[in-house]
Amino acid sequence: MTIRTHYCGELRPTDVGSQVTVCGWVDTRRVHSEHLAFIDLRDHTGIIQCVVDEKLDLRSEYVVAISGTVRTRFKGKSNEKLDTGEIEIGDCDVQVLSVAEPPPFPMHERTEVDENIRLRHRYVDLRKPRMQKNLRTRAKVNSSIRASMEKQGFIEIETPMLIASTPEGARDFVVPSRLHPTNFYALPQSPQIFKQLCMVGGLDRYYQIARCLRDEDLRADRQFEFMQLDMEASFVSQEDIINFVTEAVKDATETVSGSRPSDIPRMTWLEAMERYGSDKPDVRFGMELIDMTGIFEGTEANVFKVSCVKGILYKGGSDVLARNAIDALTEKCQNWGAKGLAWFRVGEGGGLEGALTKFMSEEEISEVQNCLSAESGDMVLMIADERKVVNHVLGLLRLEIGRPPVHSGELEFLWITEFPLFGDVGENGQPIPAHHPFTMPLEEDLEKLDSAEGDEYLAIRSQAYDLVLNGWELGSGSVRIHSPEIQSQIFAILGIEKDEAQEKFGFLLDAFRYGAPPHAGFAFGIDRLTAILSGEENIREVIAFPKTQSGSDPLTNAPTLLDAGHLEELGLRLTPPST
RNA sequence: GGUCCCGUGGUGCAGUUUGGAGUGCACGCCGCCCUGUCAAGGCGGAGGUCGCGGGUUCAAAUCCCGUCGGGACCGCCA
Repeated sequence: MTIRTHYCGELRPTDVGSQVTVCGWVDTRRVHSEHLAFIDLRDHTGIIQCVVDEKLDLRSEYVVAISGTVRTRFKGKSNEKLDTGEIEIGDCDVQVLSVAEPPPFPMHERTEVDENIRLRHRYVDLRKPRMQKNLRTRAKVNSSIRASMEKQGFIEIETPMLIASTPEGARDFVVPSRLHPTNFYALPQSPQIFKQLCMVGGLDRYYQIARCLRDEDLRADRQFEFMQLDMEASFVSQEDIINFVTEAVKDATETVSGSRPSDIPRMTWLEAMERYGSDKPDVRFGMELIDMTGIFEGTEANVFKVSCVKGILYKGGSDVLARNAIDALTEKCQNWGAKGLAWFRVGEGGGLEGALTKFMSEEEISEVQNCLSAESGDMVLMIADERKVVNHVLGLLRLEIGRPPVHSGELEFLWITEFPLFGDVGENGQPIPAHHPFTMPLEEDLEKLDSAEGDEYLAIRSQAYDLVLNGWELGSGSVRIHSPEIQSQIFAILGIEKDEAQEKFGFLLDAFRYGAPPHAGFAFGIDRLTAILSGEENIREVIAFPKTQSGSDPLTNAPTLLDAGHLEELGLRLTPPST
């Protein structure tokens, strides 16, 4: 076997004169005749030109070992595009290690290839510099996070993949039990309960780069399986957790990008919802939501006779948005839950123009324009509805119109704090937890727990916090309840009976009876962080073998049917899907 | 559960609005020529179930219905 002496991309003019052996795949070939051919040999470090002066049948993607002498290229023949462009390998002895069929798609990266085809031949796709770079970036993120957590006193602990299903949260993936027919394991949505048990177990500071699985619909930033930095610490506050995570994220970012992010600003959940209509605001651009409810008190215009009116200013939008584009936006707003979209152009003279102006007073028109500082050529887009709907729809509209690609510009990390304890109030008047039922309320809101009724519950804040990057939710965490009294009270408010609580979370509640330290934790998505640090819009680009949006794998054809014997052994019988 | 975009030789696209012979472009592939190229160049050639099924029509890549696959999003993701 030929022994490799150098990587292709690492040869430099200082190596001139050396006898070397490089190994890799044949990239581009420039064959002049049987007397002269230039072979670009590629490995994960880059490309080196090899000069071959005999008749050789070398095709694209053949795997070869080339031994020869490093030499300076002829005068004026160097290639500035390559790091190895001043040199080449001559007097080549070429050993073909594997022949290859022509690749199923171009190996150069000038054209985007259909996702299905890329994934079916992922082993070829992975050879491209883009995927090589991304997966190596991912490895750097992983290792720097490990180093950062250990530097901060955390120890890595593995938790099981086959666990009990819990009813709360995302849909579980389940695994049938052969030894316990009719019983199923669940795959973990996160190691949430185990890490809290680790705290009761006195492990003090736990971390894990954990695989999590959720059977929910896939998106650009969501796969069935994803990796999180999962962590939990005892005897700490929200402030400590934010500092731990900030340090880890900064360390990882610095390792990848070479520059350390500055301090991460904070915003309360309420402020984020009001200014950006989102709990993961993309603060790289403006177009903030402006409250105009006051302007329309006592209005004659029926569309504005609602509890909340807000608008955004689309600078220069009047020239960009033709009538059919506005109609398309209106339709989107309706799909998102609004009744419609109120829109105005700012005309040459500086006045609002639009179908709704005839129902509005002069004063209303001028106040709308003034509060947005709208100028000629701008577009005013407004939603009128309940506050929750207005913020939601206007937040989505803002992204639709103004959002830059997720990786462009600066890295805008942002902490969102003071999440509400309850996300909604059910029809029976009982609140529904926003995070999970072990989330600690904010100290100053504790007494509201006693007196609140109905929608008042929604104003109770919690010690839950999210980390956001360029409009993507990187992760979330909370201070956990360790007091049995508060936990009982929360269960009571949620309408969870003692028996039910014992059934659902019994082992955790049992554990807490044996001496639980105050603890808090966090988890953030490594795929998402890596994607943004890699300049990618989609986490599939930083995952070696991802699934398609429909959850299948074109490479292995997963998911597949099981044969009858296999099902029999597991005690399973299939029913045809209802149509 | 829903909305939208895409599907045409191996790859990426144009052609679809306004139906008229599988027409075109670029890359790749095969063969020949070529001793300094680097997205090499020149000449020649092969390669097609226009995703699939049905309908309308004298005639469908093109219009209609359904379906499959890929992508983006809403819901969902405590």
